[in-house]
Amino acid sequence: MPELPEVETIKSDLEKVILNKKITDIVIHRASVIKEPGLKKFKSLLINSWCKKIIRRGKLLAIEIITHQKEIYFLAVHMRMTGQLVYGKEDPKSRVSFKLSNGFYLCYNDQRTLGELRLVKDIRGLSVIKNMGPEPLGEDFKADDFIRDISVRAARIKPLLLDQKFIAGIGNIYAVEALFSSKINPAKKACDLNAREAKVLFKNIKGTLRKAIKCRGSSFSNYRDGYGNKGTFSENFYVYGRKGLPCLVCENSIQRIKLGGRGTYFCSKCQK
DNA sequence: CGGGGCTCCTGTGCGC
DNA sequence: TGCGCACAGGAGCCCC
Repeated sequence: MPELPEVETIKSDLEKVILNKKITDIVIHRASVIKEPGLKKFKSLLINSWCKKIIRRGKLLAIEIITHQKEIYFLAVHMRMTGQLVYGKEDPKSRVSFKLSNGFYLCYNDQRTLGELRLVKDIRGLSVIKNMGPEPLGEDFKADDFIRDISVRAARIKPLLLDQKFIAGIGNIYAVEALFSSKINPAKKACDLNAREAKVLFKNIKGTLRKAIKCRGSSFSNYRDGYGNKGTFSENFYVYGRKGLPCLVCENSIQRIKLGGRGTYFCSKCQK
Protein backbone atom coordinates (compact mmCIF):
# COMPACT_ATOMS: atom_id res chain seq x y z
CA MET A 1 0.00 0.00 0.00
CA PRO A 2 1.48 3.19 1.14
CA GLU A 3 4.44 4.44 -0.78
CA LEU A 4 6.32 7.59 0.13
CA PRO A 5 3.52 10.09 -0.71
CA GLU A 6 0.92 8.12 1.24
CA VAL A 7 3.14 7.73 4.29
CA GLU A 8 4.01 11.42 4.14
CA THR A 9 0.30 12.30 4.03
CA ILE A 10 -0.44 10.09 7.03
CA LYS A 11 2.48 11.66 8.88
CA SER A 12 1.28 15.23 8.35
CA ASP A 13 -2.31 14.27 9.23
CA LEU A 14 -1.35 12.54 12.46
CA GLU A 15 0.97 15.37 13.49
CA LYS A 16 -2.12 17.54 13.81
CA VAL A 17 -4.01 15.18 16.09
CA ILE A 18 -1.86 12.83 18.16
CA LEU A 19 1.14 14.89 19.25
CA ASN A 20 1.28 15.51 22.99
CA LYS A 21 -1.49 13.03 23.58
CA LYS A 22 -1.12 10.15 25.98
CA ILE A 23 -1.82 6.54 25.09
CA THR A 24 -4.20 5.31 27.78
CA ASP A 25 -4.97 1.81 26.52
CA ILE A 26 -4.12 -0.64 23.75
CA VAL A 27 -6.31 -3.37 22.31
CA ILE A 28 -4.53 -6.01 20.27
CA HIS A 29 -6.76 -7.99 17.92
CA ARG A 30 -3.99 -9.54 15.85
CA ALA A 31 -0.84 -10.11 17.83
CA SER A 32 1.18 -11.31 14.83
CA VAL A 33 1.59 -7.78 13.43
CA ILE A 34 3.65 -6.87 16.51
CA LYS A 35 7.16 -8.08 15.82
CA GLU A 36 9.03 -6.69 18.83
CA PRO A 37 9.22 -6.66 21.77
CA GLY A 38 6.83 -9.24 23.30
CA LEU A 39 3.17 -8.29 23.70
CA LYS A 40 3.42 -7.69 27.44
CA LYS A 41 6.35 -5.35 27.12
CA PHE A 42 4.83 -3.66 24.08
CA LYS A 43 1.72 -2.78 26.06
CA SER A 44 3.38 -1.88 29.34
CA LEU A 45 5.87 0.46 27.68
CA LEU A 46 3.28 2.20 25.51
CA ILE A 47 0.44 2.62 27.97
CA ASN A 48 0.83 5.97 29.75
CA SER A 49 3.44 7.16 27.29
CA TRP A 50 3.18 10.36 25.24
CA CYS A 51 3.39 10.86 21.47
CA LYS A 52 6.13 13.43 20.94
CA LYS A 53 7.05 13.41 17.27
CA ILE A 54 6.45 11.62 13.96
CA ILE A 55 9.20 10.65 11.56
CA ARG A 56 9.08 9.24 8.03
CA ARG A 57 11.95 7.48 6.28
CA GLY A 58 11.10 5.88 2.95
CA LYS A 59 7.86 3.99 3.50
CA LEU A 60 8.50 3.65 7.22
CA LEU A 61 6.63 5.82 9.71
CA ALA A 62 7.79 6.08 13.31
CA ILE A 63 6.12 7.71 16.29
CA GLU A 64 8.62 8.93 18.86
CA ILE A 65 7.20 8.37 22.30
CA ILE A 66 8.30 9.14 25.82
CA THR A 67 7.31 6.64 28.47
CA HIS A 68 6.09 7.55 31.94
CA GLN A 69 9.61 6.52 33.05
CA LYS A 70 10.92 9.32 30.75
CA GLU A 71 12.52 6.93 28.29
CA ILE A 72 12.44 7.59 24.54
CA TYR A 73 11.15 4.83 22.24
CA PHE A 74 10.07 4.65 18.63
CA LEU A 75 6.94 2.89 17.44
CA ALA A 76 8.00 1.96 13.90
CA VAL A 77 5.16 1.12 11.54
CA HIS A 78 5.66 -0.52 8.17
CA MET A 79 2.29 -0.75 6.46
CA ARG A 80 3.36 -2.99 3.59
CA MET A 81 0.41 -3.61 1.25
CA THR A 82 -2.79 -2.84 3.14
CA GLY A 83 -1.80 -1.15 6.40
CA GLN A 84 -3.60 2.01 7.52
CA LEU A 85 -3.10 4.35 10.48
CA VAL A 86 -6.36 6.13 11.09
CA TYR A 87 -7.26 8.57 13.83
CA GLY A 88 -10.86 8.77 14.98
CA LYS A 89 -13.42 6.40 16.42
CA GLU A 90 -12.39 2.86 17.15
CA ASP A 91 -12.50 0.74 14.01
CA PRO A 92 -13.90 -2.76 14.65
CA LYS A 93 -11.68 -4.07 11.84
CA SER A 94 -8.49 -2.73 13.43
CA ARG A 95 -5.61 -5.07 14.21
CA VAL A 96 -4.29 -2.86 17.02
CA SER A 97 -6.12 0.11 18.59
CA PHE A 98 -4.37 2.77 20.64
CA LYS A 99 -6.73 4.69 22.88
CA LEU A 100 -5.68 8.29 23.44
CA SER A 101 -6.18 10.63 26.38
CA ASN A 102 -8.91 12.59 24.56
CA GLY A 103 -11.02 9.46 24.09
CA PHE A 104 -10.25 9.04 20.38
CA TYR A 105 -8.24 6.19 18.90
CA LEU A 106 -5.32 5.65 16.61
CA CYS A 107 -6.19 2.45 14.75
CA TYR A 108 -3.75 0.24 12.91
CA ASN A 109 -5.83 -1.48 10.23
CA ASP A 110 -4.36 -4.06 7.89
CA GLN A 111 -6.53 -6.35 5.79
CA ARG A 112 -3.73 -8.67 4.71
CA THR A 113 -1.77 -8.39 7.98
CA LEU A 114 1.55 -8.18 6.15
CA GLY A 115 2.49 -4.98 7.99
CA GLU A 116 4.78 -4.78 11.00
CA LEU A 117 4.85 -2.81 14.24
CA ARG A 118 8.09 -2.60 16.23
CA LEU A 119 8.74 -0.71 19.43
CA VAL A 120 12.47 0.02 19.65
CA LYS A 121 14.88 2.32 21.46
CA ASP A 122 17.23 2.70 18.54
CA ILE A 123 15.42 3.53 15.32
CA ARG A 124 18.69 3.67 13.38
CA GLY A 125 19.43 0.12 14.42
CA LEU A 126 16.47 -1.28 12.46
CA SER A 127 17.84 -3.19 9.48
CA VAL A 128 15.25 -1.61 7.21
CA ILE A 129 16.63 1.83 8.12
CA LYS A 130 20.27 0.83 8.08
CA ASN A 131 19.99 -0.56 4.55
CA MET A 132 17.80 2.17 3.11
CA GLY A 133 18.92 4.17 0.10
CA PRO A 134 18.64 7.95 -0.32
CA GLU A 135 15.44 9.86 0.34
CA PRO A 136 14.26 10.95 -3.13
CA LEU A 137 12.93 14.32 -1.96
CA GLY A 138 15.88 14.92 0.35
CA GLU A 139 18.34 17.73 -0.30
CA ASP A 140 21.29 15.36 -0.34
CA PHE A 141 19.76 13.35 -3.19
CA LYS A 142 21.68 14.78 -6.14
CA ALA A 143 21.19 14.18 -9.87
CA ASP A 144 24.87 13.46 -10.42
CA ASP A 145 24.88 10.73 -7.78
CA PHE A 146 21.76 9.16 -9.24
CA ILE A 147 23.21 9.21 -12.78
CA ARG A 148 26.42 7.61 -11.51
CA ASP A 149 24.66 4.94 -9.43
CA ILE A 150 22.38 3.99 -12.30
CA SER A 151 25.23 3.70 -14.78
CA VAL A 152 26.82 0.77 -12.95
CA ARG A 153 23.70 -1.36 -12.46
CA ALA A 154 22.84 -4.15 -14.88
CA ALA A 155 19.34 -4.66 -13.44
CA ARG A 156 16.26 -3.50 -15.30
CA ILE A 157 15.36 0.01 -14.29
CA LYS A 158 11.87 -0.65 -12.92
CA PRO A 159 12.74 -3.38 -10.41
CA LEU A 160 15.78 -1.30 -9.44
CA LEU A 161 13.54 1.65 -8.52
CA LEU A 162 11.58 -0.70 -6.24
CA ASP A 163 14.78 -1.72 -4.43
CA GLN A 164 14.66 0.24 -1.17
CA LYS A 165 18.43 -0.16 -0.79
CA PHE A 166 18.91 1.70 -4.07
CA ILE A 167 16.38 4.48 -3.42
CA ALA A 168 13.86 4.79 -0.59
CA GLY A 169 10.10 5.14 -0.73
CA ILE A 170 9.25 4.27 -4.34
CA GLY A 171 6.71 1.49 -4.87
CA ASN A 172 4.93 -0.06 -7.82
CA ILE A 173 2.70 2.90 -8.66
CA TYR A 174 5.29 5.67 -8.62
CA ALA A 175 7.92 3.53 -10.35
CA VAL A 176 5.70 2.98 -13.39
CA GLU A 177 4.32 6.53 -13.43
CA ALA A 178 7.78 8.13 -13.21
CA LEU A 179 9.05 5.87 -16.01
CA PHE A 180 6.10 6.78 -18.22
CA SER A 181 6.72 10.50 -17.66
CA SER A 182 10.35 9.90 -18.58
CA LYS A 183 9.51 7.89 -21.76
CA ILE A 184 11.71 5.04 -20.51
CA ASN A 185 10.83 1.38 -21.04
CA PRO A 186 10.62 -0.29 -17.59
CA ALA A 187 12.56 -3.34 -18.83
CA LYS A 188 15.52 -1.29 -20.04
CA LYS A 189 18.75 -2.01 -18.18
CA ALA A 190 19.68 0.79 -15.81
CA CYS A 191 23.21 0.98 -17.22
CA ASP A 192 21.81 1.43 -20.72
CA LEU A 193 20.18 4.74 -19.83
CA ASN A 194 22.25 7.66 -21.07
CA ALA A 195 22.97 10.60 -18.78
CA ARG A 196 20.18 12.67 -20.27
CA GLU A 197 17.60 9.91 -19.69
CA ALA A 198 18.84 9.36 -16.13
CA LYS A 199 18.54 13.06 -15.43
CA VAL A 200 14.99 13.19 -16.79
CA LEU A 201 14.08 10.19 -14.65
CA PHE A 202 15.62 11.85 -11.60
CA LYS A 203 13.44 14.92 -12.14
CA ASN A 204 10.31 12.91 -12.81
CA ILE A 205 10.74 10.78 -9.69
CA LYS A 206 10.74 13.97 -7.64
CA GLY A 207 7.95 15.57 -9.67
CA THR A 208 5.68 12.51 -9.50
CA LEU A 209 6.18 12.10 -5.75
CA ARG A 210 5.56 15.82 -5.12
CA LYS A 211 2.36 15.84 -7.18
CA ALA A 212 1.14 12.74 -5.37
CA ILE A 213 1.76 14.36 -2.00
CA LYS A 214 -0.26 17.39 -3.14
CA CYS A 215 -3.07 14.98 -4.04
CA ARG A 216 -2.75 13.30 -0.62
CA GLY A 217 -1.78 9.97 -2.17
CA SER A 218 -3.31 7.34 -4.46
CA SER A 219 -6.45 5.41 -3.48
CA PHE A 220 -7.20 3.08 -6.37
CA SER A 221 -7.83 0.46 -3.71
CA ASN A 222 -7.70 0.61 0.05
CA TYR A 223 -5.24 3.36 0.92
CA ARG A 224 -6.64 5.88 3.40
CA ASP A 225 -5.06 8.96 4.95
CA GLY A 226 -4.71 9.67 8.67
CA TYR A 227 -8.40 10.56 8.87
CA GLY A 228 -9.69 7.62 6.86
CA ASN A 229 -10.20 9.57 3.61
CA LYS A 230 -9.02 8.74 0.09
CA GLY A 231 -6.24 10.42 -1.88
CA THR A 232 -6.88 11.65 -5.41
CA PHE A 233 -3.64 11.00 -7.28
CA SER A 234 -5.14 7.78 -8.73
CA GLU A 235 -7.29 10.04 -10.94
CA ASN A 236 -4.05 11.20 -12.57
CA PHE A 237 -2.54 7.80 -13.40
CA TYR A 238 -1.15 7.61 -16.92
CA VAL A 239 -0.44 3.89 -16.91
CA TYR A 240 -0.91 2.16 -13.54
CA GLY A 241 -3.86 -0.24 -13.73
CA ARG A 242 -4.70 0.89 -17.29
CA LYS A 243 -3.99 -2.36 -19.18
CA GLY A 244 -5.68 -2.33 -22.58
CA LEU A 245 -6.82 1.28 -22.25
CA PRO A 246 -5.54 3.92 -24.68
CA CYS A 247 -2.33 5.75 -23.82
CA LEU A 248 -3.29 9.27 -22.81
CA VAL A 249 -0.51 10.64 -25.02
CA CYS A 250 -0.55 8.49 -28.20
CA GLU A 251 -3.67 6.27 -27.83
CA ASN A 252 -1.63 3.08 -28.19
CA SER A 253 -2.94 0.30 -25.94
CA ILE A 254 -1.25 0.20 -22.50
CA GLN A 255 0.62 -3.06 -21.91
CA ARG A 256 0.95 -5.04 -18.72
CA ILE A 257 3.98 -7.24 -18.19
CA LYS A 258 5.63 -8.80 -15.15
CA LEU A 259 9.02 -7.64 -13.98
CA GLY A 260 10.46 -9.12 -10.82
CA GLY A 261 7.07 -10.65 -10.13
CA ARG A 262 5.28 -7.29 -10.08
CA GLY A 263 2.66 -6.03 -12.51
CA THR A 264 4.23 -3.38 -14.74
CA TYR A 265 2.28 -1.04 -16.99
CA PHE A 266 3.71 0.96 -19.86
CA CYS A 267 3.14 2.32 -23.36
CA SER A 268 5.34 0.49 -25.85
CA LYS A 269 5.18 3.43 -28.28
CA CYS A 270 6.00 6.23 -25.85
CA GLN A 271 8.53 4.34 -23.72
CA LYS A 272 11.71 3.21 -25.47
C1' DC B 1 25.04 -8.81 -8.59
C1' DG B 2 20.56 -10.29 -11.11
C1' DG B 3 16.45 -12.93 -11.78
C1' DG B 4 12.85 -16.25 -10.79
C1' DG B 5 10.01 -18.42 -7.60
C1' DC B 6 7.95 -18.85 -3.20
C1' DT B 7 6.16 -17.13 1.28
C1' DC B 8 3.78 -14.32 4.65
C1' DC B 9 -1.98 -13.05 4.70
C1' DT B 10 -6.90 -11.72 3.19
C1' DG B 11 -10.08 -10.48 -0.24
C1' DT B 12 -11.99 -9.72 -4.85
C1' DG B 13 -12.93 -10.58 -9.56
C1' DC B 14 -12.93 -13.38 -13.57
C1' DG B 15 -13.45 -17.51 -16.61
C1' DC B 16 -15.30 -21.97 -17.02
C1' DT C 1 -23.76 -21.44 -8.23
C1' DG C 2 -19.25 -23.15 -7.22
C1' DC C 3 -14.38 -23.61 -7.90
C1' DG C 4 -9.87 -22.47 -8.98
C1' DC C 5 -6.78 -19.18 -10.40
C1' DA C 6 -4.77 -14.55 -10.86
C1' DC C 7 -3.99 -10.56 -8.75
C1' DA C 8 -3.34 -6.73 -5.14
C1' DG C 9 0.62 0.54 -3.16
C1' DG C 10 5.73 -4.95 -0.02
C1' DA C 11 9.67 -7.35 0.94
C1' DG C 12 12.59 -11.23 2.70
C1' DC C 13 14.51 -15.74 1.57
C1' DC C 14 16.54 -19.43 -1.19
C1' DC C 15 18.48 -21.19 -5.34
C1' DC C 16 20.61 -20.89 -9.89
